[in-house]
Amino acid sequence: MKHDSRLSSVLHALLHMAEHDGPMTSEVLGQCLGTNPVVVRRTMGLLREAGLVTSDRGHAGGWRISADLSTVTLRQLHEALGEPAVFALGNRNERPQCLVEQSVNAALDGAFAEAEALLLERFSEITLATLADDFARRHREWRAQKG
Amino acid sequence: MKHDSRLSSVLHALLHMAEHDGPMTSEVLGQCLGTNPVVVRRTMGLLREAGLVTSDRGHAGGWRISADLSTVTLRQLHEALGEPAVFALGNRNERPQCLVEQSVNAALDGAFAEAEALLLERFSEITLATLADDFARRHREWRAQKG
DNA sequence: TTTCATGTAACTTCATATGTTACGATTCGA
DNA sequence: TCGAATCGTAACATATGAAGTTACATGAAA
Repeated sequence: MKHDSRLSSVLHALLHMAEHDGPMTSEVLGQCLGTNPVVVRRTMGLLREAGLVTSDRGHAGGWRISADLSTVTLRQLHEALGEPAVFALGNRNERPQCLVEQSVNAALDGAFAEAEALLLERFSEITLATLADDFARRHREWRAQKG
Repeated sequence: MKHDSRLSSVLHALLHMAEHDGPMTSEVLGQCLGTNPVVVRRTMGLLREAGLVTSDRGHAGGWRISADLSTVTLRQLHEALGEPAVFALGNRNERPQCLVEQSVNAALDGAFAEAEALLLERFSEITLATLADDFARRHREWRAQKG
């Protein structure tokens, strides 16, 4: 199934912005992500609504992070994106009359709820600063390996 | 995003089969599930390949469970269905050159892997017998409330 | 006032689960 | 043997939603 990669996309964009002085345009971010500037505006616009980034028009305009990297968690970003459905699996009917299907739904819902809770807990433990540190480590290793 | 409801469907079908004497036709199961007999054959066919059900053609044909209810777990059924992707969220690129994106992927992959492991663990703890018991309880409660 | 940039509507494309039609193959009973 | 019942499967249709694209309006700065 085709999946929603917006969380991955905004993380990628935000980390590039964190490594970059001054605003970055949708055009440049689109090149980083391998996508269209309009897709960048559409997605980053949700982060703007959540107060995580700002955008400026005109000359020297573009996107900027407006929050401390250590305070922005993956969970916040997931919420800013509208909390899209986490699972590609689900019940056939959400409110079945059939008692058999109610048993099935109850069991599946319980398992999904636990897994989603764990995922969101992990998301809340990871900040942009965490990822920036991880990137810095990879960058050092890459430079060392390069010679 | 539209999700895969086949696990939910086959559970519903199998429990009806467990409550029913003799084989059930794709036509009847389709009515139980609110879907088309061909969809039933297509999905149940995967369970047949896994040895969990048998099918017979012709008069008095149909589908039958060929395993002990207490030994069939949701995880086995998930596997029989081809282990479809669990998450509707995912990375934008699976093998990025970009070190930034590698950090993003590593973090997301870790969180997803933990959540998926928990989900599959729960799936492996739930058998068809578990669900049949739960249904029996709901059925008793329903009869008590009714009368 | 020209250029660069975002904001946004409208439309297209793509992937994929699900639904549908059609027909062949097989089994059983009359 | 015939015919109805039933599965097996290919082929096609539909629906949904993310992502991509085009077009143009709006606003800011040189």
